[in-house]
Amino acid sequence: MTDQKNQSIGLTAVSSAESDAILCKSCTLDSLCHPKSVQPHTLEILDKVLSRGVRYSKGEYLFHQGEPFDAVYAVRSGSLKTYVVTSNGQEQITNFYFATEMTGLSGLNMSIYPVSAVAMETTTVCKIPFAKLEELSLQIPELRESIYGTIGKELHNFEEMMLTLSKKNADERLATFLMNLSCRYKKRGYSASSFRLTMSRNEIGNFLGLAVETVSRVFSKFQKQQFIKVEGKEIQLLKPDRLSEISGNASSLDDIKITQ
Amino acid sequence: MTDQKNQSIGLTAVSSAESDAILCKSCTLDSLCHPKSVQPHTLEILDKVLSRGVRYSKGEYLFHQGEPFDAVYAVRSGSLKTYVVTSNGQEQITNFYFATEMTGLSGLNMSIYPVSAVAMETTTVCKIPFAKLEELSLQIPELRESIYGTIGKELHNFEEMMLTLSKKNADERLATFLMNLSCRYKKRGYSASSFRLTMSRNEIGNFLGLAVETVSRVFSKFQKQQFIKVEGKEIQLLKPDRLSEISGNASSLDDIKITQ
DNA sequence: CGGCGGCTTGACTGGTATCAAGTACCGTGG
DNA sequence: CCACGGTACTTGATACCAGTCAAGCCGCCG
Repeated sequence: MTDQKNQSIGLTAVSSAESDAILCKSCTLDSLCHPKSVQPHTLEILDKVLSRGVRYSKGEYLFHQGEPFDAVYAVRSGSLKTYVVTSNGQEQITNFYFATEMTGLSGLNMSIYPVSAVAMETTTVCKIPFAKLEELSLQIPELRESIYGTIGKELHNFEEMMLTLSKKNADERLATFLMNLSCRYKKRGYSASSFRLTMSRNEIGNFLGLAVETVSRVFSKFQKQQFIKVEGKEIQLLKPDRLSEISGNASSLDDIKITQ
Repeated sequence: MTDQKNQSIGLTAVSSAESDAILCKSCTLDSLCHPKSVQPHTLEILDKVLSRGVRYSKGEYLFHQGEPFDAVYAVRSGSLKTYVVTSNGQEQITNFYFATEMTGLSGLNMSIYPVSAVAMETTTVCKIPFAKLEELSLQIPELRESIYGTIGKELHNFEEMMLTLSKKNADERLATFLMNLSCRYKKRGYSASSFRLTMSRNEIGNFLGLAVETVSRVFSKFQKQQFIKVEGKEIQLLKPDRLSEISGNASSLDDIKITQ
């Protein structure tokens, strides 16, 4: 593991390194910059308003629940999680975010962020002041569309998540989770069948509404069944079709249409 | 209270009847028309693009999952639910919507609606073609803000829902649900402590990830404990503070700040 | 090398689903 | 108007999945 791999997860494709000097021109954050719709000059404009390549170490916060909302964040490399806390101190991870994904949206036009966002590893992001984004969107309609697209996806993602939490058993939840990660990695040019989990078993359990022990048990079971190969945080999907079946999820096929 | 606002909110106040001839001028769908920010002429403009007072009977669909996305809907009276369906036919209700609330947003800039929306009783809505909304938003910045606010609320709502489904037991879920309804009714000028459920026990269970029988049992238990009074679909909250405690939810207090 | 946190595995428990039966309610048709 | 049938709801008995508790292992870092 020359482990640069996980630099991988970052924008290998975007640039070989994590140089903070990258311009948006060379960045493929798909949520902001659909290749098909964005003109070169758009990117130049973006370059002027973004704080590019802001770096967070593992455990550092992009923002805390309750802080005033002022910006959304596009992940360039690394990964982060968002979570809500209840009055009695319970935490619920609401999502994980990887390179090219955007977070902070649920603060939209609310005075505060309703969640906290924290880096799960060394992570670089573009901080996008919302006011600026609004300004820019007036000049660049594609930017607006792109934002709406991101919002739509996020809303739908949450809806699917409700289904997972409400209706699926432990096996199905884990299968859904793995297939979801697989899709997201594939989309950004990494292997769909072999990747490294950036989150702990504890975090997976928290996210999926399961105890750590259950996550561990299901991983072991899937391995015994030869559906996956687990080595610590390294995961290989040996029978993605089988997992997809188990997940009972149409949505993991949304982009890929493996079956039917 | 003489201000348009509150009477506003419920559409009861908007007009005594459900006349389809109501103009937006007289409607204060708070998601579209924040009293503070919307100018009279805004409403006149809105009047021109909306299909006002479209009527659906119980069981009729506003849109089906998979249909092309073209509009969002603001509820004027009645109520509806949205739900997703999995490949294996399981359904998950993702939300209920009442007067003044907006639905259809998760189709935003996706080619299709990822959910279905169906009326739970006789319901009237304003259909707002999304393209028109975009056009208008260019002229009326407050309209845009209003939409963003609605989106932010919806995202946050889903995040809270994930917490509920993932971390709370049956009692806590039902308490959360009741307090949530209470808040929403109160906000639009109805009693916070006495209301009529427009959905069946089955739908409540589906939404909360519980079996019908469990919903029924918890209602009975709460009644025995004198927290609520249940008579079919009529609900009275006898000890809302107690329910709020049980719900363990800070968010139900977001707007109200009962405690602390 | 030692300690600590993350992970795994086993035994037991408990909350909720499931199955089953009975009751209340509502719309329909006679 | 009432009889009827079906659906929604309630309540009880039982089963099972996943949580909890407990112990041990692994791997990492100082």
